[in-house]
Amino acid sequence: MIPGEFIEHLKRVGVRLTPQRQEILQVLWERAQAGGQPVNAEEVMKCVRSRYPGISLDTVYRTLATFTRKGIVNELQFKDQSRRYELVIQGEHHHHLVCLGCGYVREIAYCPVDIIERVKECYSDFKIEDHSFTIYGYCAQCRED
Amino acid sequence: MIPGEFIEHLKRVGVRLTPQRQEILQVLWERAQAGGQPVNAEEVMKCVRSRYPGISLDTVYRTLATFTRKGIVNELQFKDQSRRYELVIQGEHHHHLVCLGCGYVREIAYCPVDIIERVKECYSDFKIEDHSFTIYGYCAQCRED
DNA sequence: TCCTAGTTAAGAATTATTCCTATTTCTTTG
DNA sequence: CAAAGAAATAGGAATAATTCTTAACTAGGA
Ligand SMILES: [Mn+2]
Ligand SMILES: [Mn+2]
Ligand SMILES: [Zn+2]
Ligand SMILES: [Zn+2]
Repeated sequence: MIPGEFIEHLKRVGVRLTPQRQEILQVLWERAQAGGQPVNAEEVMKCVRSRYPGISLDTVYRTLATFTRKGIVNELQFKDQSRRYELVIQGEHHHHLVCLGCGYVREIAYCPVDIIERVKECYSDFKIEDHSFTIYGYCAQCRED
Repeated sequence: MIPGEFIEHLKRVGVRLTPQRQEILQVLWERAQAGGQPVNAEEVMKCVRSRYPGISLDTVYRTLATFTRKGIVNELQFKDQSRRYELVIQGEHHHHLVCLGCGYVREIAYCPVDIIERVKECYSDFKIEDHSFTIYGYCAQCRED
């Protein structure tokens, strides 16, 4: 079950709670439980449709964008021009190690905060809002030494 | 003029030197000289066409991909799903500060190498190849305090 | 000069994402 | 509880960036 926390978060930030959005949230939550591999819009739609057959892909995209704007999900850009999403767990912040072979994503807790601080000082004409840090490599299965 | 260095690099890595490729290299070089704003494929094509009218957009994409694979250019992914390219200057390594308003890109010399080292140790089952680090914010013009 | 693998142009195709619009549904207010 | 307005949705069309297909061409080595 989705923790009430998320539903409350939605209300708090003034986002209407429609059944479509609940189902999408449910899918993201289940994914987070099942190991944290981020999902793309297509996959979200497929999962949601098993319970809510009529949902449109556009709604999935729109909802994921809304959730991203509201800080409920994290939108990740991949090198193949695709986007995948993951639920933001309150109080957590992490980055990723992405396999260039199979696309497998592993979380890393390290974050270059110190550098971000330094940049804030050196480039004070920029108002810093966000950052991304991704390491690419080959996982055990994909590496060919 | 493009330094011979690049032409030699191409030969060294076994990439045929066609006139199209020379022109693309020239454009990238001029851009690098003119402040380092990365360019997208469309822009490269427009610039090249002024001297080499027949070039196809596909060739530009193909060449940029080849150059990227060979370490001659750097391919940057943006949040709007677009890609932009910059010439790799021998012995330099840098990251970017990107304005979420206008897309303006500023280079930052700081790199989270220490973290990458730590990740190499902790996640030794991954063979690390590459990394990206980008900070997002609003530039002086775009910030609305 | 000849040969051939690698490269190109042109346009079609693909893929992910967004837009359009009529309809529906939350949520608030009376 | 009913009505009204704002926001969200479905469905399909549209867009934009990129990639594919194929036949013709060419760089660079023998
Ligand atoms: Mn994650
Ligand atoms: Mn740069
Ligand atoms: Zn971070
Ligand atoms: Zn770096």
